[in-house]
Amino acid sequence: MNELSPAKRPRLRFAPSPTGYLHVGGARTALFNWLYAKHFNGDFLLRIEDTDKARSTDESTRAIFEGLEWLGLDWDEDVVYQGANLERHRADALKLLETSAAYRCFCTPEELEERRRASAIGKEAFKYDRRCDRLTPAETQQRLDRGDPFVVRFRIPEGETEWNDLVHERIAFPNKDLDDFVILRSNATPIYNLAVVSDDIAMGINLVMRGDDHISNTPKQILLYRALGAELPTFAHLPMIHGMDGKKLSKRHGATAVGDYQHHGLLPSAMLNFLALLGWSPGGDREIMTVPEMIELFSPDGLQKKAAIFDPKKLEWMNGQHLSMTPLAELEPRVTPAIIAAGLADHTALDARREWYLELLDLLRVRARTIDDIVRQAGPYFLQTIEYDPEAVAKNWKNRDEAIVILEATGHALESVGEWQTESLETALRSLAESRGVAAGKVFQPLRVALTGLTVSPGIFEVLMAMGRELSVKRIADATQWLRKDIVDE
RNA sequence: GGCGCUAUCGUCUAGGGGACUAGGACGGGGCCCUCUCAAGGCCCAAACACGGGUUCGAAUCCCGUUAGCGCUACCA
Repeated sequence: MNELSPAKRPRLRFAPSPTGYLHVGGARTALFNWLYAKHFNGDFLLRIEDTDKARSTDESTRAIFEGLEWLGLDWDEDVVYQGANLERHRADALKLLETSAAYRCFCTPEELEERRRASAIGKEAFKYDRRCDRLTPAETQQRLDRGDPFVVRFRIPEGETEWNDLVHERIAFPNKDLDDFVILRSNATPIYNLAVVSDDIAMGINLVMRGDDHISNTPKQILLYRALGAELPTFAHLPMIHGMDGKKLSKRHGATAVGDYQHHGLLPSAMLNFLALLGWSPGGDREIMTVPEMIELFSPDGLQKKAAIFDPKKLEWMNGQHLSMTPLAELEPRVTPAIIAAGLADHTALDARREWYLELLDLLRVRARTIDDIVRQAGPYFLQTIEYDPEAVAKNWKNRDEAIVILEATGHALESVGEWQTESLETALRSLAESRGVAAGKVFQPLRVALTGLTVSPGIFEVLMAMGRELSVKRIADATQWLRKDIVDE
């Protein structure tokens, strides 16, 4: 009955309030709105709901922009600031007063609080008793003349309010369970439900997609649309995102701000892919998707009703997948700032040997789950001197004399290698191991420590190739020297 | 308390009356590959919340119970 007709171009919006950072739940809501708009060739708008002046900050607004930009969720048209539409909200409230869909209420917050407490004791749901709606015109005028402050309340009509939700299908509320809610504060500023409806009408929004914590606001908003004589949008209520304990996702579950993931070396495409699967499935076994694929596959049919739990382990795995599948040319600009920030190199140095750098990234990304992992692994290929991980020393240089002997032999073998190529390096090192009658690992592992300082690295020949002859030979010399010095010191 | 929403492995999910011995993925365990670690491949453990219906037949449709979650402001 209120499905979007295919002929109509969908217009959706993401409407966060700037009272904190962009939360992963908000990002997921934004993503679904964006995917729907992209898939069905519609518009995706952004509205900042800053009517609560006490809690809204510019810093939060900036964080929302940054988060959305990082994720690549670009919006159409200019950002709408709800606070700029105060006059229209007020006018709409007045209009409802004139058509007597709403009425003035002179009850003070203190009186209301008192009555609420009384009903709490009696274990009854508190509902405004409409006493001000029963004021005679003369009484109302008298209090107005006296300058008594008042709020504007919407009068809930008789009956039932229902809608056909895009994800839940039919949802209905008996109107008797709805309270005559305030739409205009005593300082003449609008309350959420009024502002939202007024703005959504003005912006021509025809699909309202938001978290299902808004389900109970929906009947009130529908009543407002009707009283304002506006056409109803379609509503879609998305499931919530919870932490591993099943409770609403919050700070104590770890990182909940999109910015945290950005700074910990996540790829936006992985974040989007992961978030998309929280509450939506393309059907079948499909999981890993690029952004264009998500747009292509997105359909409201795959929307889930059940709350999803945010599992950081799966996000990490997914990031690893995206790290491996993202084209190098796209990956490089996301990794380079981190490399530079870590002090490993600068732009000029990287540009000077871009081919080498890209190959190195390609080598390291296989065993990385985050950009930070890549940076951590990259050190030995940039630094002049390295530190030796005590664990690596204990494990692979256990016997110092043997380590020195094997490293020196390795050094000689490498120096006499003709072409510095994988094949010749492999031949040289394997025959060295053979001539000494030891397993190849007995040569490779001590060498790995000498080159990287670690027990773990890409394949030894790849490391040798990435470091080049000069640095490799220097590393071996440094290592033997370090081992000797260590002995002398004792 | 009232109202609403939800219910498939620990987690994300596939499934939409017979194709179900319930599939995939993360995580866990094991094996293979192997110069280490990843990646990759193979294998294992692991779920239809419960009770009633409807039907020849229910994970799937209906009702109830239970549990979880959300809302219940002159917050958004």
